[in-house]
Amino acid sequence: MEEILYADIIVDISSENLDRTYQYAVPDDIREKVFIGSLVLIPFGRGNRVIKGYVVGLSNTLKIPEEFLKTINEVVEGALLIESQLIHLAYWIKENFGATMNDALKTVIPIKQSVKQKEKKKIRLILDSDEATDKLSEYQRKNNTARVRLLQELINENTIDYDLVIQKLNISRSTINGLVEQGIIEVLTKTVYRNPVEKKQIKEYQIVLNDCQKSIADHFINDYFNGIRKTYLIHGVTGSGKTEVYMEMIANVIANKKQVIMLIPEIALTYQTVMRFYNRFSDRISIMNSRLSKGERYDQYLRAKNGEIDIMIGPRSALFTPFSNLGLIIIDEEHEGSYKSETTPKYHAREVAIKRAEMTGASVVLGSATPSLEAYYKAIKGEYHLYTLTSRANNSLLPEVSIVDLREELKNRNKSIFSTSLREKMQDRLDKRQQIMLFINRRGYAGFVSCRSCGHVMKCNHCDVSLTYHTSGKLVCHYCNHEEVMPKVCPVCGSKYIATFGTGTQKVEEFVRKEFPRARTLRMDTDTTSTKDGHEKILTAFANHEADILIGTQMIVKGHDFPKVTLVGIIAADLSLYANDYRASERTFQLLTQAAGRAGRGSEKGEVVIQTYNPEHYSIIAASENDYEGFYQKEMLYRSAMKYPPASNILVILVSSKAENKAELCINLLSGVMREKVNREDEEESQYTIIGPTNASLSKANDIYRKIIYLKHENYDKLKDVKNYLEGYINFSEHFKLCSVQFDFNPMSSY
DNA sequence: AGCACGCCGACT
DNA sequence: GTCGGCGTGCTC
Repeated sequence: MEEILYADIIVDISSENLDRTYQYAVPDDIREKVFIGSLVLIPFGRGNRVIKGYVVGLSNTLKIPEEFLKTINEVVEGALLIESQLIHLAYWIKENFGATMNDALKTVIPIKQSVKQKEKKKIRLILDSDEATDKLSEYQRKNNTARVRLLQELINENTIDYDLVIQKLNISRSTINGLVEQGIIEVLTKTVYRNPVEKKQIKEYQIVLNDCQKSIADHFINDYFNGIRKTYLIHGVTGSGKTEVYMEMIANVIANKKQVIMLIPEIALTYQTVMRFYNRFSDRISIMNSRLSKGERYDQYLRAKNGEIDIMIGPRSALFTPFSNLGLIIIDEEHEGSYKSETTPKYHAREVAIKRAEMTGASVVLGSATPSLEAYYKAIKGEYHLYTLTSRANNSLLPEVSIVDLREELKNRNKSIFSTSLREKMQDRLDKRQQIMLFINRRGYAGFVSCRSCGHVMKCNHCDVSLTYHTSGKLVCHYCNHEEVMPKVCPVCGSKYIATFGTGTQKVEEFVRKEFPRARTLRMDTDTTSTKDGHEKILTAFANHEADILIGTQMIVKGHDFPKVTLVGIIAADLSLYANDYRASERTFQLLTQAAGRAGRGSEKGEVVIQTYNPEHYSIIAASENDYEGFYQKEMLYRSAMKYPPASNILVILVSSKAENKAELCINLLSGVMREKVNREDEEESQYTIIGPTNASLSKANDIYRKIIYLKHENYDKLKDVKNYLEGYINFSEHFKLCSVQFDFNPMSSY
């Protein structure tokens, strides 16, 4: 009980790097007031000058020789600083998703590097030229070499970059400080913000909500002003106008002097979306995206902190915008996989948003046409409040969907990738000068090369994945960019019947050219969008009807409005069903529903043709009937039976190492330790399911071997305990120096 | 960012 | 000797 408590402290967040913490003793009289995230005053350095620090960890063990240890002076209380909140959030992320405190802090707070870029420090000469030359000769006489170097440069050019002086002129800070004290030079720090939203003419336009939209907005606003804070899920069919509802909510929240964060999937951040918000909320809004430089991102961080903006729109990382008076977090297209971080800590933005909202007294609104099972499950249980929008906003009708069985087409000797029915409909739209979208569901499998004689599949030597064929005639690995020439004969059996499998966008385009030579096509895939604004350009061109047919992968599915599109063709709907993870059906349903939702958004009714080899699969049938509820029921049966989320929870433990035997050893150690712990507690009624240890399905990537264990349990906290236990063991054991261990809860993709 | 330490050349 | 200029490294 009466143990001495030690605190790990980082010094003055944004100017000092986060890589180092310092351990201090916590005096007994303030123990109750010291938490992770607390702002404290500490003696620092030889002179023991008092500086600010933040507590990022607490422990009972001393990590340094006792004679170095100093004691915290005091806790600064009451100051509900945004940094404290974010550090606290980082701690929560570390605990719930598995990471070091360092990694967690880095995801939550932007790093020092960017500070330097933004604060352009300069050095300026104060003296006039006569005085300066006097001083120069004085220094020359005294042989003050560094001062001479600096002063000579300053006489040529009155002001010089601070960094330039340090690096190029090789002058140390102590020299500069000396000259500042003598009143010869001064150091200027200038803060220049860059605003990524270009000022464009602002069009005033009135938005009128329909009854459905209005009742949702009113209900939310009423809750909000009555002090009710919770999580809401808007389940609105494609085209039901969720964005207008969000805007109405935002307007009311910011009118109440609170701030708003709106998350969107990176890919959906189009010019049109941004302008809609910008038109309504003017320059109180800021946008984050991956195109911004580190400096620009840091600027946004500061603008938010200084209260210059009220609304931040951006991808997952925008969640950590340092608003001190946050009122609402919106997550649009909540089901999107990009809300789950792919790097450690592998957090899910939905869960972190709900935690942050809880900490700061904000509400969360999730929106989707195809909610994730997780979200819908919680909505049904009553954890979230559920809103539904069942009709489209502008009175346009949901499209008519037909399913074509590709096996029948083959029987009828149709060797084209277009079924008879799809081809007829395409011709009809081209005659009517309406637009068509062709969607290829190529997740995972497209373009691999195999031998039809022996079945050998061409794989990457460094990664355990199949190579993809490109029109350049090369085989490319998507993991490590390894390239090799396409072989003429099978390297295993020598057969010349070696060829690509699956359908890519390029192939579809070839077919369109052949069968509809007069149609103008646009193709959207990683090849055509690699240039800077490639993505945007293609969409704009299509919106301006510069093409009749847009061919693309999942990219074309994300929330774009093309009123002239009256036909959507899905070339092979079932490809994504065969992915080897438990979310394959869900993802297929989402893709099909979203793709179908592109049709008929204008005055003309839309039509959708789904081509598939698997017409009886419930994902495909439910998507064709726009039956979310039906899909949900069927899918939940599967998830419950298999103990998959949201019916249960999964913890993935991934060990990776360059040396296979090292990885093997480590995974076996973890497995042993874990089984021992789990068996010890299993005497109650708690049931764990352990799968592994085994090779990951991607068993090697970039010459790094990957081994894996899955652990399932209904109770998330039980898995968290196991993770914490293993983290402790890893820190304690010597064996984990040469391999890395990662944790992932309820993964979004397969390993 | 500040402070001290150690090295070096110049002056008494 | 010793003083001031200068660069470097550390801060629990």
